[in-house]
Amino acid sequence: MRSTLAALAEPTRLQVVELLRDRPHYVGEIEEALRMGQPQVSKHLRVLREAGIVSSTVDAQRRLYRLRPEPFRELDDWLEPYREFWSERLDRLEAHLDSTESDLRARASAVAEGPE
Amino acid sequence: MRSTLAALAEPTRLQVVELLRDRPHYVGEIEEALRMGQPQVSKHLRVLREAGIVSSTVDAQRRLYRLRPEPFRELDDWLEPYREFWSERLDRLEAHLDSTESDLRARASAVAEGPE
DNA sequence: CGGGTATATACGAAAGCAGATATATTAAGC
DNA sequence: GCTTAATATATCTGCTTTCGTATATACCCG
Repeated sequence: MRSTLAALAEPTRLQVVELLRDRPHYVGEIEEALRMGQPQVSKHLRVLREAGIVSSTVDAQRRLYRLRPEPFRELDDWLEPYREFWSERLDRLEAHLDSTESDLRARASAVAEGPE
Repeated sequence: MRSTLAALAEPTRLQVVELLRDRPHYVGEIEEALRMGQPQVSKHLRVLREAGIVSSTVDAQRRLYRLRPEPFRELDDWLEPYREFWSERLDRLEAHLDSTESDLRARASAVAEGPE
């Protein structure tokens, strides 16, 4: 789970994954699509491979990379306990909770007296 | 999306999130539960807050942190296109797929390089 | 106001990670 | 065997992130 998230957290690797979502790709195709150096592509593919997110098959000198479904299923399973949580909360309070810095608002309701 | 994944990729922060899944926690409670220094906890909470994963409310000197549902919904939505993919693949076997695509001549010398 | 508590921020050091260049591996075709 | 093509690995450099320690802020109570 950790390695899955860590692998996907990198923007370039996320792009690779989204490329592979459509169909398997050779390294050279990825290199061209993302316009980046070949060693970098190989390196990112290695991280993805070690995280179990992709697998490769050899075709002569080329390697065809494709997504493996398991990590995505794991992510989906991991999300399960949170699903209940968000569906329950989205009905009420939606607009209220949106600000990241809710401290000011919270102070008012916590102290219940308001002005400073 | 990226910031959500990046925030969750850190093992400590993932633990914090799983703590908060059960119920909101004060900083001190998290500190004690994870047995780590207070400044570190605050710092991780800041990353989570800036990623929109948690929000806090003030209660006297204490701050109560709770999960925000939105990022989890986004993750769930992001997974959507992959769901079809994995359910389609889990029916048949992975080895089966290789023979299906035998026109690639990959099968002859194919060596699956899965995760390690 | 002063002291204690809870949390946040600043800052320096160490570690981890992405990018670039150079080199190694493996297979193909002549 | 030699050359070229496709991909992988090694190494260095710089950047980002994390940990630790010290300090600042905000709040409560007497």
